[in-house]
Amino acid sequence: MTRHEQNRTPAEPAGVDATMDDLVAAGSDMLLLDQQLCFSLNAASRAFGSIYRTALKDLGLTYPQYLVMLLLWEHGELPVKQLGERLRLDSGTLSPLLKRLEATGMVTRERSVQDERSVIVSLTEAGRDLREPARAVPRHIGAAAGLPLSDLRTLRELLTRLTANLDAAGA
Amino acid sequence: MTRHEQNRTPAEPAGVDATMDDLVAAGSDMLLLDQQLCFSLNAASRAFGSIYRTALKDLGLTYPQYLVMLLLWEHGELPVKQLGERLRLDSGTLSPLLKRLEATGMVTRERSVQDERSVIVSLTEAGRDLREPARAVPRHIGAAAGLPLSDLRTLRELLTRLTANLDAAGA
DNA sequence: CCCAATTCAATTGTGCACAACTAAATAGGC
DNA sequence: GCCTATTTAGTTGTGCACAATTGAATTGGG
Repeated sequence: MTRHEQNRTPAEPAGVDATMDDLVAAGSDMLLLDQQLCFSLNAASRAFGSIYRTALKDLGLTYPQYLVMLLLWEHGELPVKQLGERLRLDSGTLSPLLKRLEATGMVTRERSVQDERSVIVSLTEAGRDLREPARAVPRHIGAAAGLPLSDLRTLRELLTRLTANLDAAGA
Repeated sequence: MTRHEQNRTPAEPAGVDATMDDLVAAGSDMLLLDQQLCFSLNAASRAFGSIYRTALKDLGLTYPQYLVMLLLWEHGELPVKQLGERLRLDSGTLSPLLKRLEATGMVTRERSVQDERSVIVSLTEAGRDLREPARAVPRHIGAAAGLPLSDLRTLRELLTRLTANLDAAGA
């Protein structure tokens, strides 16, 4: 019962006042819920990755590589920094990943002329050509998810808020 | 960004009847939502892992190791098979992980007498002793999540359903 | 202008996730 | 009982995640 102050979290969401819930949260309910949540979040993320992996196999992309390609298909080219911010990944992960994407001929990397610290990642012709066949992928995933659009929207919303709060608290 | 939507606000609140949505789902909305969902699910899972990692640092556990310990604290001992089913992990991941937990003196592994194929993972005294200090961890995470209990429950429910559907579709 | 602080990418080392495979034990059909 | 199919862990190889560190380029204060 050592929690009185923690409901003033950095990003208290608007909407329902949570005082009643937070009282209960002091009990064992919270422990169990948190435990179930880390199981389910972990498992769901990896299940999502699995289904993408099979769908992406023919394209020769891994799931994280696909996420990079999604951003490049949208923006054409992006500095590593931008990719990292949007994907919540650091250069320790992105550098070797981009190296592999470069090795398979999907992207090029070159130092920015304006700022020699920055590296600009651009699509190659082959990378651009992959966009069309890749359009079939999300359709396949949407079907496999088996949830109504409203639930998927709720999920996206809650996950986004959760990430923002956790990162704010961790920073 | 090819924004050509006419009447659709990006973040429509849940609860609306989804039939209309499902019709639109055949269009580009679904592609975008799916894309946002794989970003947010991926990022949230890793943000969750990050916050746990810092909280677990003093206990000398990694996040996946902690998930194993949660199950062992509840059940005392479990065969590798059971751990794998509950965590959605195969022996390729669990074997080295359990080896490390054994090396740090948290668990023991021994072949079952009834079925020599099976390996039973049990808590050591040191492993059991870790349970008390570990109770502080979820409290810390609950605070950092910054979402009301009702939202966390919704999240758990949707993620569990999503995983079940995806695994069923992928099997 | 100068230099300390910051930014950005890359590298190193550890651990996890997963596919593909191996090896041993068990179960089940005949 | 025998033999094949299945079950269960473990091993190997690849790729991702992340902390810690390095090195180069830039920024900003004096």
